[in-house]
Amino acid sequence: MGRYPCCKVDEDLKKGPWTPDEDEKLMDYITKNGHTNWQLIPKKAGLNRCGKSCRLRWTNYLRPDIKRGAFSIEEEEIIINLHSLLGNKWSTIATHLPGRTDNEIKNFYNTHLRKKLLRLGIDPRTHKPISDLNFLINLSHQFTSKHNINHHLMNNNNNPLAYALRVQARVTELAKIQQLLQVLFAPINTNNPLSTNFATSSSHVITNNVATNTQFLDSLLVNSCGTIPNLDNSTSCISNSSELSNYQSELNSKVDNFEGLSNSSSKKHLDYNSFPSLIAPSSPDQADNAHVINQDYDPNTLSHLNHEGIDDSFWNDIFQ
DNA sequence: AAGACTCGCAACCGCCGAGCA
DNA sequence: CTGCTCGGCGGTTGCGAGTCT
Repeated sequence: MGRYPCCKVDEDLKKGPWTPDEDEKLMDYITKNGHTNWQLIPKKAGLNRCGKSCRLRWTNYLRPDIKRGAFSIEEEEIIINLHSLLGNKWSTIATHLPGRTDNEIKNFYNTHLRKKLLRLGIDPRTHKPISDLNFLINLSHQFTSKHNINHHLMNNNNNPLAYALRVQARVTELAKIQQLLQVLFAPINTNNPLSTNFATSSSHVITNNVATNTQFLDSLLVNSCGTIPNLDNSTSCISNSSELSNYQSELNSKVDNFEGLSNSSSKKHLDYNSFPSLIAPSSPDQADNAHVINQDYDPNTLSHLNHEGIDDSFWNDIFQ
């Protein structure tokens, strides 16, 4: 069974936007006669359109029960929740939103909700936290873009550019630390391909690795404290692994403030507790040349941290 | 002021499955 | 069972409006 055109190509049927006159003809006909056979409707209604075009015009625009206007917060939440469960089943999602068409929901999701989820660090396809640091780097770009420095920020900081640069520095700093975390904790992440070599390790070896890695991480953070700029004019500095979560929360808070989503109940935060495959740009400029670390883990050496595309300066920034 | 660029959305395209002869 | 038709669906396109430079 192949594909059959809904309309004969030699009929020279009209395409493109509908005129008010066409709308009125279609509306009148369907109101009086209903729609049982879309192929017959255009001829009977006096329209030089294909039946499919008439059906779409009716279902997406002329139908009397269509709800107009912006989507409410509740509708947004329903769409996001259903999309996370159903995927791109727009027609099914539309059945839960009376008055909204699948086309309208699809357009709304692709143009608004998709961007909103991305800004929150959520993959709009999987509804899971974005698994690499491109998001963070892009986020830092957005923060430094004058178009995205909103009034809220302007009102709370006399120098938005300086603030944006501080955030960018922090994001880059976090990117480095998170890459380290991935390498260090690879053995205990069973979903991580890096852990393949450890799949057969005994539990005490893994435990020891965790302990060693945690200690190493803490010492690393302590050592790096003096090299990380005092970004917020405070005396605080990440000095141990437990403070990292606070740091992440702070970053999340800044994201929320930028987005002005303080009263959105669908607010979601980045999940920094998973350590998926990461890219390793030391600066936003390197983001395009991102490389995934995929080497065997060796707890006794940092040589595995070396990787094509990552020069010494990347690690020197941390270890100096 | 005007051309370039971006964004949102209506409409179209192409594929698929159900139903029917 | 096969082939045809139709309706439905998701992906894509193109245009107009708004914004930027």
